[in-house]
Amino acid sequence: MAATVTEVNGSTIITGEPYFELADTLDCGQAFRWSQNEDGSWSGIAGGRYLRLRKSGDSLILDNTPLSEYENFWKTYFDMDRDYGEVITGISSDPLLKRIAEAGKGIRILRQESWEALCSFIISQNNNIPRIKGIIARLCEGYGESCEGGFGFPSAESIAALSPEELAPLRCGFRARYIIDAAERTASGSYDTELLLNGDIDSARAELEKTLGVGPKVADCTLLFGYGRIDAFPRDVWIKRAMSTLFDGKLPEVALPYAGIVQQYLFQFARTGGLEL
DNA sequence: CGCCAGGCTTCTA
DNA sequence: TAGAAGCATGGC
Repeated sequence: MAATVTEVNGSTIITGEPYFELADTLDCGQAFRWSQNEDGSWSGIAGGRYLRLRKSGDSLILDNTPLSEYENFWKTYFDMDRDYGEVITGISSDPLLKRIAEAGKGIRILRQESWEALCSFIISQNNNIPRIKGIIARLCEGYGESCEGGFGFPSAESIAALSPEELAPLRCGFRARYIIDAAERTASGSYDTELLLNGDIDSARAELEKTLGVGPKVADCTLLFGYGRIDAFPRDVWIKRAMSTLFDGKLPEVALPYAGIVQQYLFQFARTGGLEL
């Protein structure tokens, strides 16, 4: 039962993809630039492109998005080449994982622009999701390029040129100098991209940890959401709670090939009260 | 007022 | 080298 993708009246329509719920995917703390509209549709900006999309029956409709635009960008962004059914089958030999995956099966891992992911998760540290969104919104409005529907995420170059004082309007607190250090490293091409994409996960994490304000958690989020590394397993406060409560601190063996995806299922499960039952 | 938020840096022993 | 304090800001 493969999903079909067609273009109708200038919009791309995805039909028969059971593993893609908009709320689960766009509002689960992996990306911070999506919001739901009054009519139930979602809109956001990624890669400098504005998109509005909605669910209609068994279909997902990407408004005003020709198939070429879908193929060129959104297909990768929404990780459409991955079979999430296969992932869930793979981890379901563990009964507890099976339950957690069932609860989060609408989640897909968004393949975000790496600089945006790095910057966003630097901002996320010791912070809460509503405020993270606010800071990122001010960052885009203040320094991003105007586009349909709002502003793109600002380039690393444009942020690297600023001082911490100039970032004061963001009200991001102590994170300002971290953002600038990350922007400078990104703009100057100092990260070993090949290592981040294909190196072993520990080396890749260490490469990002050279950045001021980047530790294991932010590095793993950047690898997972910005470099497509599903072998990264970010451990935040929620995951630590979930891991100790549910798995005695150790992820079941079957989850390891999909650690990053399982992490997102777990995050959702924990955050929506799964640990309290 | 206190505590916490998708943590990390810096100081201290 | 481990552990605690400090860190900006805002919501509750």
